[in-house]
Amino acid sequence: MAFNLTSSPFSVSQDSHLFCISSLVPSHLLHLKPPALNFPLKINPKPSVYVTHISLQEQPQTSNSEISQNPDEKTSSSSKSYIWVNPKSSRAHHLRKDSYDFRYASLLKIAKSLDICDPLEADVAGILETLGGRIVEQDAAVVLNNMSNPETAPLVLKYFQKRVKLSKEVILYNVTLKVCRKCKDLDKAEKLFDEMIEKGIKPDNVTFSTIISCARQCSLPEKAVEWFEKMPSFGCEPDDVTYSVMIDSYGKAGNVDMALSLYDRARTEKWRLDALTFSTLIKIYGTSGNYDGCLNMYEEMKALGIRPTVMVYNTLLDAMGRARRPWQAKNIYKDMLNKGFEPSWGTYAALLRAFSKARYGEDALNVYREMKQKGLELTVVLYNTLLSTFADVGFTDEAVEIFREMKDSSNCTPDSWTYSSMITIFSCSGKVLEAEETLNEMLGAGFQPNIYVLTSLIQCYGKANRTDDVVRTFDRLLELGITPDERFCGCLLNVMTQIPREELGKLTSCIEKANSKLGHVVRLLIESEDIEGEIIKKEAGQLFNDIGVDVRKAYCNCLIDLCINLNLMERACELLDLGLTLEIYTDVQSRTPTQWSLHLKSLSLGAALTALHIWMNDLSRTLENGEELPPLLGINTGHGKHKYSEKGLAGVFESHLKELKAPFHEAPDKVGWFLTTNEAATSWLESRRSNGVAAS
DNA sequence: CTAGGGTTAG
Repeated sequence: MAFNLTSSPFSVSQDSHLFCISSLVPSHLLHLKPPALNFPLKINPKPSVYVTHISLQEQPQTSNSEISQNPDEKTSSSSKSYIWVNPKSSRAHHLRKDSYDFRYASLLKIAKSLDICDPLEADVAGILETLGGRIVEQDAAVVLNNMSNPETAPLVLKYFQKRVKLSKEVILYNVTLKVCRKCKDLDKAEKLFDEMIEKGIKPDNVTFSTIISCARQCSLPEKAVEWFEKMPSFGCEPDDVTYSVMIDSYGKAGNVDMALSLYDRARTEKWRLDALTFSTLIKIYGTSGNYDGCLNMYEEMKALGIRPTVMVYNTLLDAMGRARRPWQAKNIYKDMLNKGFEPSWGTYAALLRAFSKARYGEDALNVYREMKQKGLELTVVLYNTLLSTFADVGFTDEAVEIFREMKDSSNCTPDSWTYSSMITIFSCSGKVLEAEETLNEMLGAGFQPNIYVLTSLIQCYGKANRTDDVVRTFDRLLELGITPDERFCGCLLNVMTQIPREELGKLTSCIEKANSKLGHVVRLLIESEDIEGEIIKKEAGQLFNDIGVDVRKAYCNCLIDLCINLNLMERACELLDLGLTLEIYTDVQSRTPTQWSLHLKSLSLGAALTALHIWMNDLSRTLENGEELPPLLGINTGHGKHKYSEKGLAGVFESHLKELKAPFHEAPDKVGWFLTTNEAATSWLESRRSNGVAAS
């Protein structure tokens, strides 16, 4: 069967078993390495030069060899000799692909020139002349399909309509509509549609799904709906793709209910929805916060016998990240690998985000290492995600290493987020010099310090007991015209709990400037020793009501610490009591018939000591009332491994309990728990009472 | 890439 020259030279028939390449082809074309293209190039007038020599004939003898000389042709003149290529071989695949690529590259070049030429018929025609006289309909579609200029594309369409015999004109309209979509130009798309109708060309599902997705990308979901509803009046019934686009449109518009009801409709109409639609549905559930809905969709998809794609997995992983369910992300990832899927860049990005959000530092680091090993480049956002997690979990050395690798990478430069994370990391780990160096580097790169950076620096200097530098940094904030926020004030307050008494005044005035209400409460605590407890409670209560829920506990902890440092236990008790009343602290004490417990997990040291003091008083009162203690008493300090300090609450508490001669002992099997029995506790509390050292 | 669906985030 000889190749038909009049048909498209590229439609290499799929059912043929062999290609045959005529030796007439110049040797450089035998390998079908396309010659260097010097645009403009006429690609159609002599297509035989590079393609039509691939002829297709049965050649059974050579079935087991990839390339061989055809014995029948060997003896004839060189002009008739052929090289036979098994079409199933990789060689044949390359030949076919190369010829295709060559044609495609030429048409691409034409599309690019049409994109940048003036929207004038003559200019457009000038470029299209290079296609030659006989233009194949498919070539016209390819050119338009690769254009992205909505001004010239209609002119190109017009040219083809005039010059090419079109059997399926709707296709050319559809690809031109795609150009409008690329440019998010719904008006032009609608105009084009009107023109189609005027010319009597019947739109099809492709026409509608393109316009609908155009409306979606223009963030005009109501327009998308309008077009969707218009379909039946043009004799089109929505199909699987239309449903998919509409589901996504509703999802993007935040109309989750409509998206899901459309999914139901598609199912009852028995459309076979594919993995991409499910990926869309999972995304909709994910962005609306219904994470179990995501998993259900995944199960439903599998139940329908639809094989997931990498994208489905990526969407699921992303949803599990948002849901802060890193363990589920891990399971899905394992599942994906077991099924033989190759993770993509998006897979790793989703995992990295999921682990970072959940502060799974080690796992995030492993993802990073795997990406590097596979040569996948991280973006600035991903680097920053990783570094901010490392700041949270205290991976100082790892952060330093990755910061360096980021600076070495070709496609990334640190931004203010990056510097901010690094300065935070150095500040929290007490590396004052490194923090200052990084600040200078940041300034050198042209970034102003922001409130995050200055907050970190204040912590840094506070920890190093450099009160004057704290004040200097505070002044810098004001000079930069930045308004101190609640977190910043919280840090100033926290510094006050760490510095000697005689330096407190320096920071009190800073705090007063930053937040007068807080300043007022602080001054009351430090300076008015014999003020009424009720007044403190009233003022502090007002303060707590004024500030955000997220900083309340931090403020309360600091104020109590300040009292403890100043030996004002009674005042500390009043503040703790206030904190309990306002539910800043919850479940500090718990009682079951067998065990009474004190939970100190999110309390600062001062607050914890205060809570212990109150608890001991409560226990003593129980005994005074002639009641029994339960068999077991326990104090839970939490595991005590604070990210940036070796000695957490557990360690400090252990020595404190020893000082008090309290009979509590660290539970060997329960980390962070100190336990004692009824008997031991009772005799200890009674000896304290008789010694007169019990509660004041 | 081959006339229709989504894609990269703090």
